[in-house]
Amino acid sequence: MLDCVPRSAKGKRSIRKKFEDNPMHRFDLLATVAGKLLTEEEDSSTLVNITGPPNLKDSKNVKNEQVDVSNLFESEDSVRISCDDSVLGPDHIFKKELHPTKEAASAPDFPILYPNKLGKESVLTSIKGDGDKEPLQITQDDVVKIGPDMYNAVDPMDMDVKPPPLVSSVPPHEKGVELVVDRESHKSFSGCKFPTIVTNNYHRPHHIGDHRIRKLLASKIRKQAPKRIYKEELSNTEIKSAFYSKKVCYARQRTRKTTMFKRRNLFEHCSVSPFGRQVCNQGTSKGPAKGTIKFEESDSLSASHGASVALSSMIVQNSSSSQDYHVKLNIKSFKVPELFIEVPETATVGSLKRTIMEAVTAVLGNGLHVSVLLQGKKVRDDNKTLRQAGISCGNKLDDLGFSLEPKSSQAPFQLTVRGDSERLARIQPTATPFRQPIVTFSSNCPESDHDSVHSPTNALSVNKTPSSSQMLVPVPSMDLLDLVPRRKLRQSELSQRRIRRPFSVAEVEALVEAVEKLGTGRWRDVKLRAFDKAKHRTYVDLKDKWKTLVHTASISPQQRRGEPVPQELLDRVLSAQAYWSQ
DNA sequence: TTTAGGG
DNA sequence: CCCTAAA
Repeated sequence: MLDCVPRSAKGKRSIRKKFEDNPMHRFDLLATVAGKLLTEEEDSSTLVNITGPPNLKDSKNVKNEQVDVSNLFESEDSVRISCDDSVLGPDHIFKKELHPTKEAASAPDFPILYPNKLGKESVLTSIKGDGDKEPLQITQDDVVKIGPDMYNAVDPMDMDVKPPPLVSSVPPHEKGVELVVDRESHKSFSGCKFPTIVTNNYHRPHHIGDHRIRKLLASKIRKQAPKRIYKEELSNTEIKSAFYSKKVCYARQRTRKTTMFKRRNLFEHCSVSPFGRQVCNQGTSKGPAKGTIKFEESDSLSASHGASVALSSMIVQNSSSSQDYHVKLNIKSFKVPELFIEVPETATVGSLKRTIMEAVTAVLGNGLHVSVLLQGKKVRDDNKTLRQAGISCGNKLDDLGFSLEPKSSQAPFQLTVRGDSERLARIQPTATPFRQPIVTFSSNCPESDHDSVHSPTNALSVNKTPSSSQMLVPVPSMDLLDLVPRRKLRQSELSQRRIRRPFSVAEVEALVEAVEKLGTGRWRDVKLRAFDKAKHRTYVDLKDKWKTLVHTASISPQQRRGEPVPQELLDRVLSAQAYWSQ
């Protein structure tokens, strides 16, 4: 069954596919977000969420650049991809949900529609199985709209709760087809011109409809595949790759930047000098005042000019089913460029952590360029299979390596972060970073013990390799957070500022309505009443929003920013505020 | 955990 | 949005 759901004029659109009666064995997923659509507002970024509990959970911020998200999910649960519409508007929301059944007979297929900002161009995605080759025609009936009422203010990104049932019908022969949504058809989406279906070869990448689609990844889904949480949240750089049991998982994501917001904040107190350095406007002039603590990495690798080192190991496994050899690979650690950190004694441990995070994030903020090296030579043909490239059993896997180079080649920089004590912490790479790719590969080293790393210094010096004999576990390739012990990793994650998600008018309306009835002191109730399904809106958020609404309503329209809130609503805000203030 | 406010 | 003191 295929459920397509368009929304009202200003609503979200999505196409959902249910697999209850359409066994899935494997599927491809490709999501592309045209970053240029996000350039309007500096502060904003688009969040691409991919969630597929318990297999995948991820989110990325992207901006000014097209982003390619390809993932492989295991079957059991639903999977979805959504795009934050905080900047692009609702039309940018896209998502996908899969509800594959346990038994995977043949490759399933599902269409994903990516409405874009103006509906001028649609992004094509295709998922096809290797079953029926008969083209599937999607009719208008396959598209249904999701009301703009946001369904109780549910954020489109939040698919914990499914939108109201969408009804549609799809020919029974939909199996093994590819849905193509071309620009034109999408442009007239509301006009109901529909996608055409084209059959295609399973593993072949499709570049239909939109050249922005970079890659189509395929993978097998095993019903018994161990569930893994694949998560990468290092704000900026996001590259993941993992290969695990009976499954090859590719995740390719190019995110220009993550914490744009955070970085902005970071730079707020700095200016760029003619020399390309970030100079702090305040505080720095005081220089390394007494009481400053300095950390300087002394690892031998420091000499590598801030290069990153990834240690990994790989083994090849022959799956029971034939010619399917799976390469397992584990990048145990990832080294960041040498950093010089200077923080006042009065800074808190928390601020130090953040400072380090900011530094690392800034260094790798523009992403990494990954190269695969075999026996020292770069494997340039991306289309080669691992086997063709010689990365398979029988080869000297010890010679496999990865080159991780920061994409940006910004000049040396210096970041300043406000310390908790009002003094500033300074971070700066001590060498010209990202010049040479540093990659190391090793498969015969002692198992690393992350938990033994406790000090920041050591944290940046992790340099151990896994044993080739150990069972490799899927690990985010270059998760910088892996540099620190688990517990700290959690901390870091928690300290990540949430992405900004402006309230839509619909949400404001829901909030106003709830407050009018419940008052301004029962935010939990307001949350339950109007935003129960919007997981990303906490009662604190609602309280904060109300605060800003009251403020907004108090100032002149010229002073207001962001999406304009109808005066009618603002009036209600003021009256409600006045009423409940008594 | 929720509320209430400052940052 | 974040952070937290208070309740």
